[in-house]
Amino acid sequence: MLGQTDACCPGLLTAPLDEDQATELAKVFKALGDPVRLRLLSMIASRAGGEVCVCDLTPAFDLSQPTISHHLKLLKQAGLIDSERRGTWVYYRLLPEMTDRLAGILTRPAGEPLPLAVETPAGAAS
Amino acid sequence: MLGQTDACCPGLLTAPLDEDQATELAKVFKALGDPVRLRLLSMIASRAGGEVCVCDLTPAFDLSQPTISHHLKLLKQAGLIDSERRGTWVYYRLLPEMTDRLAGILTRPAGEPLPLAVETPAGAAS
DNA sequence: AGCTTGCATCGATGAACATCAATGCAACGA
DNA sequence: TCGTTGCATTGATGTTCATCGATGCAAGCT
Repeated sequence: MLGQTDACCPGLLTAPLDEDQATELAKVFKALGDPVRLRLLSMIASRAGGEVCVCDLTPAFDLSQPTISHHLKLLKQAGLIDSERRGTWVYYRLLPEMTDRLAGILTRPAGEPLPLAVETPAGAAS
Repeated sequence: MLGQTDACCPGLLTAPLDEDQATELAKVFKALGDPVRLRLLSMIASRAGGEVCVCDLTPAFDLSQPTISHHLKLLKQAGLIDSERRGTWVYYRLLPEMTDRLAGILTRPAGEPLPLAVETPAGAAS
């Protein structure tokens, strides 16, 4: 999902995003747009060893287990995490490629030259 | 909004986010979780001069002018952009502090040491 | 086999969101 | 003063989302 679009990296702040790129990116940001999912992601990402059992995540919230499972599914669909079953437990881990990519997209390319503004908005060229 | 929380910068991937931080951050990511708003933001950010008139943004979408105005309002409330009225027109510009902060939050602190995983999930210590 | 535990999926419900048409309002020109 | 243009706000409507209880299912234990 959202796998390496060829024009993925110049990033958001330098060139106007086309519709397809915006749609794909929005899915990922939407997945991050919930406090429960952000906390889940940070708990997974900051875990020593890189993996967390769901049984360690659930008790940190005042939410039912199906709800946590639902949020984890959305994070997984966004390409932010992956899961693996080992015996009785399911372990989640961060997919750092996606966070790296987002960070790159939100990073400004050093110092903007800030060229002079053109004071001629649409339709003002009377 | 969301102004410099003292513990803002260690960022998401190193330590578990507390509830308040997650709630504040989620508002910003939620604002980015829509393709129209992402395109609006990139059009504003990539503009030479750093400012765009609304009259230049609206025709790029198949949406009514009030809808564009609504999305711009959400981006502004998230602290991502700011606006200024000059004469007849309203100009929007990027607030790079917020995107910088998001980029920092999503950036991993160099190379994770990846310490050995502890194979003992909750309740498994029989 | 039968029971228990850990987790995912399904179906329903209430809240939040995106969108539009109508309206309001400021700034400029005739 | 009146009409026009550029943009924001309001109210209404259809859609999406978060959450839960119930259920399903795999793995391990007795």
